[in-house]
Amino acid sequence: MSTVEEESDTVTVETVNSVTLTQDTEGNLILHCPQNEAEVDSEDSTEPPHKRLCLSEDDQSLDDSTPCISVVAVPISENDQSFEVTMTATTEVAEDEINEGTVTQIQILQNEQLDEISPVGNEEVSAVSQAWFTTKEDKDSLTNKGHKWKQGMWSKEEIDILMSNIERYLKARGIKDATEIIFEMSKDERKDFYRTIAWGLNRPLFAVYRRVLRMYDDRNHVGKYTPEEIEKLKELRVKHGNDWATIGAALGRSASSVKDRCRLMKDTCNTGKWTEKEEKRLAEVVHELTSTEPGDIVTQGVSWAAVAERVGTRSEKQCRSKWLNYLNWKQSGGTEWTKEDEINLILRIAELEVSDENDINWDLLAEGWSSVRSPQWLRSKWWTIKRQIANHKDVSFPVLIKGLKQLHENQKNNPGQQLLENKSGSGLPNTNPSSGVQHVQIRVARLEENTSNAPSPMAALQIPVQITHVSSTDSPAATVDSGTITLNSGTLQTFEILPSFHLQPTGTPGTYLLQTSSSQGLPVTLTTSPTMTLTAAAAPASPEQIIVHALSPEHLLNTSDNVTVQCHTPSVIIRTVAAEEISSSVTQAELTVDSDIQSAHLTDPPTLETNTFPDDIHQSKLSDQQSAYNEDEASKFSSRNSSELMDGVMVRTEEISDASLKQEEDTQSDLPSTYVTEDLGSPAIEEQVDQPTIDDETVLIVPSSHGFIQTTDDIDSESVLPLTTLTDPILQHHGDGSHIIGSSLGSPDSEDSKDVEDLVSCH
DNA sequence: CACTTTGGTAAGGGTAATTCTGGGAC
DNA sequence: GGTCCCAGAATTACCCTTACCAAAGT
Repeated sequence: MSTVEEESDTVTVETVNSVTLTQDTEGNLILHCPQNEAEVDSEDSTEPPHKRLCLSEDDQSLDDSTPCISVVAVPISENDQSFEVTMTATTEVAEDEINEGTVTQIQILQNEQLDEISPVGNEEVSAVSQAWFTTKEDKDSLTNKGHKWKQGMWSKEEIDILMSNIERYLKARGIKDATEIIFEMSKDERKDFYRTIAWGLNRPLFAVYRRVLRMYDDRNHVGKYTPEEIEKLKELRVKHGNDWATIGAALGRSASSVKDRCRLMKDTCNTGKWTEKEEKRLAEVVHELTSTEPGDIVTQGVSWAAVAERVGTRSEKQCRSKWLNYLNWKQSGGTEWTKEDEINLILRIAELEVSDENDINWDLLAEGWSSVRSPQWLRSKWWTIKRQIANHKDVSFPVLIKGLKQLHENQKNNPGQQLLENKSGSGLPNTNPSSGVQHVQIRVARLEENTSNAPSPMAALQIPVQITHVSSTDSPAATVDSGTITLNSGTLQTFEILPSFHLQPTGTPGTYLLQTSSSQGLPVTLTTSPTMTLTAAAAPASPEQIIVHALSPEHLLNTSDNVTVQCHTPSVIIRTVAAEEISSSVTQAELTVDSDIQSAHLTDPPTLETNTFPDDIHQSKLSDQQSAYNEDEASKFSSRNSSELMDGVMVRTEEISDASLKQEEDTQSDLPSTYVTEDLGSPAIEEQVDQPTIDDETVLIVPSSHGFIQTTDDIDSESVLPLTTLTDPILQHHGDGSHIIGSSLGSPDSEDSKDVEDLVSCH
């Protein structure tokens, strides 16, 4: 458990302008809070101007709460940039900690929002994911205790976590292939495997188990059944009955697959259009079995197997589909679905203000809507609407909603326009849901592996890789430069440092989605290379997503190229930085880690052996001068863009390669100049241009692929938990026939698009 | 020996995506 | 009359929860 100062888990420290995080040799995080505005000394200073806040995960006395520090920064006065910082800290140690990592998360937030920032690690989570509950009683018991867990389809984030856990489990035990554990080991041998890999997932253990089985079973996802297979399946069914495992083995399919296929096959099944007689029969059976009358709306509680049995000529799936998508609606006197209904649906969903599509209550939404055939039908309708957005899979739900609203607005104005296009980002609200509140959030993930297996104990600090300044409404903007964010008191803004970002190819060649684990980002488009500039977003303009269009995608593969991102949404600057730079990226909440960095993975770059940026470089960015400069720099971008773009926004992303980092070891003072993009006509960063600061500045700072900071020299990059870029083996192993887990960590040799994705991944 | 925990199977409701089909426009 | 396009219907591979069971552990 963490200790904040003394016993208290909440402490208010003096007014500070910045805090520095370091990590000691024990792996503890130390928060240094300067007492005053005085320039922060470099680390070897004899002055002790720092408050120390040590996080120690080895204190087990306080159970398994999340190692989470909440730092509340309160502006002292309007003109005073200093902050009162209050930190609360808790620590979560995963149950069954053996060889498992802990995650330390630090949040720094404006106190107005404190109650909205809950610890990322949820104590309840482990209770759920560690329980193999199979009975209703178990479930009720957990529910009564206030536990909640996720159901439904697994999100990408969940799969990433799962795979990361598996990866680490394998690594800790020196096992190469998860299938060895899943399919070959005895219960005893794989003891605790599922519990261990379920860590961090808010799912019942059984759900994890099932998911893992499916993912790694290469007899799953085989694809469409051939007529020959169908024939053979029929024979095997006669021979083995419902012994799906045996039938599956004989067919080279999973038991689940053959079971499902058999459900679709009934000798008496008709296909194609339903006859009136069949429809009549279906209606009769449904009403009979549900004790309802014709005209009643029946969408749930129907045993379709029983219905199909009685209908006789159709399978349960056919019956269900026919009833829910047509017959019930027709019988109950439903009206036709119109374009207005479609817009209405989007608006109503938007009104729900849910952050996740899974949170939509379709029953409620469908209630009393005469043109809605059933909640299930409405959901499928939503699905078709969603696909009007080309990259709907890549955008967050709120962004999708915004995009659809905009799309329909556009269509209203320009009938015939089908695809959403937002070049200017003008449709992007300048505020986020938390607008009106200054909110600074910093999350640091620390992963520790203990280890009997590893040659040396490892205490890795995974440095935050992204800062998002989401909104700033009517107050002075945060002033920003490439290396420093200055929080002006009174501003309304959100910063979030996230563990990783990831450029993911979209369906459109050369188009990437810049993803973070919390779906934050901004729409940008890559337009030039080798210094790549992202200039526009052909995507729902929103702070939540970044779309990267790489005109020269190959440059994304070349880590020696700097990446500059220009974003045409309100006041956005994005850059990738080396891990060390992050420590100089925040003025009010500065992170400094005394450690070496090492390339995380992927491109097999040379490893950096030493800290490339001395602390004085960091600290110099904390000066008021620098802050002023930051404002200027931000203004430059903005003003430049405003000449070309509606919103006057620029985002720059810089990816610092190993090569450039190496170089910068020797020429650190040159670093800022690498942020400048020629084609933007921006002066070098050192040049100060006196221009007004714009509002609504958003800053994303993301690391290069060397974004891990560690506290020991020999940390293995792969032992750091990657949060967003591992690849679902479902999508992987059928391509290459292997069971490679997280092959994104693999060889850079491959040339397929998957590897393109991997190569541009940054953690 | 009773009870609990753990690991597993089968049934069936459901989703997401593709394929098919019919009608309208040209 | 032919062809193309598109929306809706139908289909289906795959996913998920639940119920239930059995072996192992306590």
